[in-house]
Amino acid sequence: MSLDAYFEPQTHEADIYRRWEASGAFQPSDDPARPAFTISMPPPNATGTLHLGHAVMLAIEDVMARWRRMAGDAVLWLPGTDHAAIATESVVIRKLQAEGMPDPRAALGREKLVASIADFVAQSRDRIREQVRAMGASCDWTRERYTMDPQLNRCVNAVFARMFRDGLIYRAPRIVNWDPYLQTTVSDDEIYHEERPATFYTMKYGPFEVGTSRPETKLGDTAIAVHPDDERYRAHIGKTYEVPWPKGPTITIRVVGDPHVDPEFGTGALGVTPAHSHADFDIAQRHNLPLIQIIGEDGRMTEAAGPHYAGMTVAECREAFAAELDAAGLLVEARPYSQSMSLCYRSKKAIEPLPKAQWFIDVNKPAVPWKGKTLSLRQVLRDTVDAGDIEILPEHEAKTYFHWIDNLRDWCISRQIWWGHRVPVWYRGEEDMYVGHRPPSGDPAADGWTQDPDTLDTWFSSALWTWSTLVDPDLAADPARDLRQLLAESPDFARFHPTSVMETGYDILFFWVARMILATTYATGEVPFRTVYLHGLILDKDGDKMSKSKPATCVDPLDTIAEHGADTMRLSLLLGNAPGKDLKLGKERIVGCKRLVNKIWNAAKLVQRTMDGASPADLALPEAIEHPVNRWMLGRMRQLITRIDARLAGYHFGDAAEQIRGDFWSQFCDVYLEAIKVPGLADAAETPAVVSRVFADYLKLFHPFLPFVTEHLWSALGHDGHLITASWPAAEMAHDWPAETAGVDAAARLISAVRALRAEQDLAAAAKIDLAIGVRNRDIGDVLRACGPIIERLTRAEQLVFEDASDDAEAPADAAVTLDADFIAAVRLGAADRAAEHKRLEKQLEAGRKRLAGLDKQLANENFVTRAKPEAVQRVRDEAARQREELEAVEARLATMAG
RNA sequence: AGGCCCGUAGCUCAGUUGGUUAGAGCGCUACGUUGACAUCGUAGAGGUCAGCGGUUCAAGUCCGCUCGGGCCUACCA
Repeated sequence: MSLDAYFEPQTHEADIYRRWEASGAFQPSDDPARPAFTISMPPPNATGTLHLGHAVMLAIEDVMARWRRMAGDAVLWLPGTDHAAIATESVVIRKLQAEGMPDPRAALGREKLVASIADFVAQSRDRIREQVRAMGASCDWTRERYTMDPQLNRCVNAVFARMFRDGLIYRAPRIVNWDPYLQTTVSDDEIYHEERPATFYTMKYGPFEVGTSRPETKLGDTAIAVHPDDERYRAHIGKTYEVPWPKGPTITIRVVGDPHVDPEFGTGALGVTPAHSHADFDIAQRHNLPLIQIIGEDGRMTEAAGPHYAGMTVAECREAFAAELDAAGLLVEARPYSQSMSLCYRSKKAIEPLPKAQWFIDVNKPAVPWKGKTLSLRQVLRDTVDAGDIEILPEHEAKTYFHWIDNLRDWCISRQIWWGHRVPVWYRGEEDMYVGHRPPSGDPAADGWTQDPDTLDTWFSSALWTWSTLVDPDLAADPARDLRQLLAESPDFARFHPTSVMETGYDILFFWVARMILATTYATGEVPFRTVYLHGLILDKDGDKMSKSKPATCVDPLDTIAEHGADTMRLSLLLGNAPGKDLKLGKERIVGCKRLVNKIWNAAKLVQRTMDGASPADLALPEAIEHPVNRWMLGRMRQLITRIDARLAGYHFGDAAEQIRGDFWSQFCDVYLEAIKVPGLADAAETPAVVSRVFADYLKLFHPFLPFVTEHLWSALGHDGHLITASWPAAEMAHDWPAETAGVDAAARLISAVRALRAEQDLAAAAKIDLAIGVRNRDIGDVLRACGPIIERLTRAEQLVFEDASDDAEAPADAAVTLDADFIAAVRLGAADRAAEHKRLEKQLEAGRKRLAGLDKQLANENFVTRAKPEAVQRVRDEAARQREELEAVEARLATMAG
């Protein structure tokens, strides 16, 4: 197959992807001898579109999947989508509202609204699937999962029921983060904080003065808390006071001593509002204080706040109450204050802490069997990373993880929305409660059971993702099997769990990664994954988060794929990418990556010409390689493969890509492909085989990064099968020729030096030169001589002679000379600019002296010589000797020119 | 308030356990090519490794402080 002028991704990529998929290459090998390598794809939101976060995730995971697959593992990369409870429900509700349905929940009712959301999801899932394909992701679509699949629901319910039985799930009134706008609770992690200007009030409060930024909550106070050691208040502790509020209720407060109160802050006395503050609720728990709810779920004051204030919004009440306090002479001070507000991620509206009965996971109860002990969930979370069962990359994220664990509170898992896994708890009458997949006696409706109306936090089901996706759907359909049996009998679970690597953004370390560890250790007794690889955010070239509102700097992965191809898109996300590191992506970067694709393509054309119609199968590498340049090339490839294997194994993907690119460009293209055009190498019988082999190895090395163009070239050059399932190149230990490696390197240096000389002497390219080479390093003499024709051609030398090193000083006075540790190259210039040559040598002399002085100084330092490692000292000695020799040569040369 | 990360060439970043003359890509300058190259090649300029101090024979690398930038967490009422 002959190659077009350039690679057109648009015409090839979709077809190549279809071929891969049809070949079954995405499915793991069923050869039991192969080790399993598993990645659970973090499921994108089913209603979303592919953004750069997904793109970088897919690129990195695909590199791992393709590399391990070629290296011989049974690779399972399991794709899927997430139902994204709150996000999806609010998207659909807004859509319905835009279509003229002001209150879809009321208008449709639960069943119809849920059906309508399900429809919407089903439609948009296809879109995200196509986008994942467009990235070239080599995931196993036959095992695609969705967080709302029946067998996943089965797992959700089973885990819930077991945790309930173990006392790890409980229902209790707690202060929840209530979003009055979305009318639901949200978890601690779904909140963000924002500094807002506010007022800090100090008010008279019975016998005390108390400071607060939320005076309206004082209507619901039940205590004053002070530090137990605070002399000012010690006498009051334990006493009870009645405090009448202007136009409000008279509250009864008890004075409690609590060490959590900071005596330095404000007046040192804290009004305790148990119903509307997490902190105050904790104080109330410790001191057994009553709780009065004065703010309702609608975000308005309740009757408990008194008839005057009831019905006001919180903001209205704050203003009104402050005014009344002022009028009554109770307001001591009101000063400007910066308040940290809690806002909901989804609605961007203020969170109102209030008491509500919710389902919680107890993170402190010791009920989890782990390594022969019974630990709390919190302890297990810590142990997995502490003991090294799970490795987090970058390492410093482990600190963040521990910090999070230390501050972890019980996890509120119930939500008052309709879209999601419904809490698997059933009630009948006042007394009967059943927790499990479904009530014991068949049809719940007929038997008078009602299911809990709440749904579960999305992250509860995502927390099971690594293993619930491996549970066999048919087995899960059988209600007789319990969770243990399901796991024991599901072949994929046995084969592919724990997964190998969890690759995701560091921004969801807590949301998701930690929850997977929590739920999976509990449910399966295994860690969910061995390694966590956290990638960074993608920023625009100014370092800001990309947003559609800044189209000039925004890179849309779909546009980029359409315009430049998936290979280019992937590489631009991978180069310079390291774990945890944010990546600035500008359009320039993309252009640079596209050039590599083009370069590979063009190199292939030359390779194809060199192969001259033979197939790679015809061009088996001979046992003995003769030509030094071929030996050099194979030796270089051996070194490269070793380096790349180490980089990949260490998760340095960007670095690996960079190294392959560098060697490919500067050694394979610039040196080797130039050299094979020259007689001697060009007509060597072994050369086509070496070219074919080395280029094939490069295609393999590039494949995880640039799957499409490499796969296309693989078949265009006549290789059998698909590159995706070809075997990863092995470093051939036999391909080790030190003299050839050093010799050809020297030749390349020599060529470069002569070219520099030409440039300095301002010689036209056409200018004829005579080149005399003195070999100083006898070990590489033969190799250098063998490279003669190549040197001649690439330096455009008219005549080339080799001389012995002893002839160093014999170069004629009108020649320009380059001095190297291994060789001396003299270019006869004719009417050259001797002044320029003189100046150049002077410069070289000066630099050399400076360098030598530094080395000598180091060697004169007794401390260095005695204390440094002997190898280090020897290195410096060798270098000094070489430097001295070179200096002498330069000096001699200058003398010759003068004479 | 606490924690974490970052500061290396004009730009984006590499720099593995401290050890020769700190690298790459892009950009820039000059020259050359268009017979693998919507080009490519060659050569070149460009860095007080944020600053100060310390440990060490030796610091971009380890430690402390300062300045600058970013992120996360939080029950300062």
